[in-house]
Amino acid sequence: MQELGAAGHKLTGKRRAIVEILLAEERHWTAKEILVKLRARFPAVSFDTVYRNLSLLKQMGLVHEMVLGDGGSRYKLCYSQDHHHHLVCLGCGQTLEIPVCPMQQISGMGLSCKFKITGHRFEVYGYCEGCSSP
Amino acid sequence: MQELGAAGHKLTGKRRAIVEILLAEERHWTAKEILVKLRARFPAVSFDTVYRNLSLLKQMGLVHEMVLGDGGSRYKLCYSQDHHHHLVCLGCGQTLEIPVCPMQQISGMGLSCKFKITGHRFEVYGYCEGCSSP
DNA sequence: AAACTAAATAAGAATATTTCTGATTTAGCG
DNA sequence: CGCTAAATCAGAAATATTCTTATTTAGTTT
Repeated sequence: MQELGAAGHKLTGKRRAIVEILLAEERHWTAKEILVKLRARFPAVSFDTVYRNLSLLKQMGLVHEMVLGDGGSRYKLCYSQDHHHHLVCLGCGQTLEIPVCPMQQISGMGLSCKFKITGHRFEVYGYCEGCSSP
Repeated sequence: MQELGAAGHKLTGKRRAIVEILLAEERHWTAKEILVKLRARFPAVSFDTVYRNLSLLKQMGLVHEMVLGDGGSRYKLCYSQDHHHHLVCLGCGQTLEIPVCPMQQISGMGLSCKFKITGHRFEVYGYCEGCSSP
């Protein structure tokens, strides 16, 4: 929470509430889920506020965004700064961290002669014990 | 092309043209790029037709869809049926196939006790020699 | 404590991508 | 040639996200 003030950002009630929501459940949230939860405390809060804050937190490296195949994204607080990937439950958003990164395997393949590699994505999808497959 | 007829699908001029466009350049296309190219031959063709045909081809396993982080997708004809991943140029859509799948590394980790794994995605992004980084 | 300023928010419009609806056309077949 | 299911069109609709302008607010200064 103090990271925000340090970087010259204001700690508004809504911003604090969004961080608290993310802190309370360590899973990947959709923007809509966050909005619904946030409206319990601030009934008139806008979607824009959710996205603006998620964007700020993402930019600061405090939030991880996972882009799903259906056009939506999920967001999760991410204090462990070391690089990792996720296994995500498509039902509830619960995640497991995967300590392996496939780029280690890739780096020896000489792909970088032909391409300037700027990023990668590795995500595993499934359903946790509580959420049965649809 | 004959796969379509065999499965009881009609080979319309527009469908044929879409496949020909994909055949002509072996890269990942955006839906809009395909539409523009298609309109050179059929000026009044609709977006719907592009998406409908891509969806059909994807469902038949003839086309690979790559969902990008910016909310859009790219599509590529995909005759090599063996499982692989891609390195994609974010400028022009040119791709390199990556024969490695990180799931091989993952399968020994015992994640499947906790999750029923239904899918995964591994994509590497970059810029090819022709497209310099923005 | 009042004033100030840059940051944050509200409200709703705008954008982009993709899907749907209902009417019309067409490919392939008998 | 005529039939029928599949494909297409035109435009509306759904979805997710971003932008615009005016207003409010947190943190600082006086």
